[in-house]
Amino acid sequence: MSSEDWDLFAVVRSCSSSVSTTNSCAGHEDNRGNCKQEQDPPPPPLFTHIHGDRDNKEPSSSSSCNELQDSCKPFLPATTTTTWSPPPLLPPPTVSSSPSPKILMKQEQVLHESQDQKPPLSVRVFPPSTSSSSSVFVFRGQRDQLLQQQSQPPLRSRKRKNQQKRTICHVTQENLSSDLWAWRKYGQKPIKGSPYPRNYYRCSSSKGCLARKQVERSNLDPNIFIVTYTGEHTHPRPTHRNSLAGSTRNKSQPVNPVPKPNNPSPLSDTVKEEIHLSPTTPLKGNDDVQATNGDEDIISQEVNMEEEEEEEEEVEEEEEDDDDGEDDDVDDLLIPNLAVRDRDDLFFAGNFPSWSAGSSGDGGG
DNA sequence: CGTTTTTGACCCGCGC
DNA sequence: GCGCGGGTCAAAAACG
Repeated sequence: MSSEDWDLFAVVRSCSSSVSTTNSCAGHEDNRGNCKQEQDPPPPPLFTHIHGDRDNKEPSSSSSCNELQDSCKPFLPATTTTTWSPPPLLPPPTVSSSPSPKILMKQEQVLHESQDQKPPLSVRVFPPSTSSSSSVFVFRGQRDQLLQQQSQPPLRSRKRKNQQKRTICHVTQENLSSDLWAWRKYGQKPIKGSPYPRNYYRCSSSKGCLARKQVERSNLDPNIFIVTYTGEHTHPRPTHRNSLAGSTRNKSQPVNPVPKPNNPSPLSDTVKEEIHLSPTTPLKGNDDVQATNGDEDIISQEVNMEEEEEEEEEVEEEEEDDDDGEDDDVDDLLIPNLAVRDRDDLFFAGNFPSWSAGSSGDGGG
C-alpha cells in the first residue's frame, strides 16, 4: 500500500513540532532522559516525540523517552532517506487532497480494536515522501515500570493499561525488524476482536531489562504492525545488532514443528522476522532495508492508553502544544520506516490456521 | 551448549 | 462478586 493510502495529512499537523522534540530525544542517550532540551534543527521527521503523559510526570520518565526512542531509532533510516520536510503541521483534515482518507480511518480503527475499541486519541500521519509502504510510529514515554522496579519488588509488572505507559508504533513489515534491541519472545496471545494474535517480546539484551514490546498485526491493514513498547531499557542501547542471539532461528522458517491446529506458525514467522531480523539477525540483506528507503510514509498515531476516554480533540490540540513544550516526559516518537522485507506477510495475509482469538496461549486463562 | 521459540496455564486488572 | 480478557511465567522443544 502506498503511503498515499494513509491520509497522512490528516494528522500531520503536529508532526513538525514533534519532530524537533524527537530529534533531541533521539540524540539523547542519557538515562536521565532530557529529551526535550535539544532542539536542534529537526532533521527529517524520523522521530517524532510527543509527550503525552501528563499523569506521570516524573524525572525518570525522560529515560523512558530515550529508551523508547532508542528502540525506535533503529527504525529510522540511518541513511536518512526521508527528506520530505514535515509539512507545516497544518490542519490535516483538509487533507481532502489526500488520496485516501479512508486509510486514516483504518488506522484509527486499528487502534480502536487494539485498544478495546477505544478511539485513538490522535492520529498523525506524515506525508509520503515517495510512496509505497508506509510505517507509522508512535511512541509514548512511560516509566511506571521503572518506578515499580525501584519502589517495589518486581512481583509482576501487571500495571494495567491505565497506569502503564506505553509507546505505540505503527510500522510496516519492513520496519518491524529494524530494531537494534534484542527482543525475545515470551508469549503470544490471541486478541479479541483481532484476527491476529499479539506477540510479547522482552528485551534480551540485558537480563534485568524491563523493556517489553508487543507486536500485533493490524487486522485492518495487514501490512501494518502495531508495535507497543513498554518499560524501559536498563542498559545502553546496542550500537548494532546484538550478537547475543547466537542461536536465533531466523532463517529457519519451519519453526513450527508442531503443526498444532491452532499453531499460528505464520505469526511466528513474522515475529521472527521482526525480532530476529532486528537485533539479532543480520538482516539477511540490507538490501531489503534499503529497499524501503524509497517508500517512506510515516504515520504516527498517538494513543493514550491512560486518557483514551478523555478526549480526542483535546489530544490533538495538546499535541500541538506539546510539541513545543514537551515538558513532561512522555513522548511519542515518529520514526520512518526501515525496511526489512519478510514473508510474514504471506502468513499474516491470511494463512492463519485458526487465530480466531482463541488459539494460542492460554486463551485468556 | 546456549539461546530462543512455542505453548499451556496462571495471575490479575477491569468492566458489568 | 463474577467473568472476561490481557499479560506473564514456566516447561519443553528447536535451532545454530
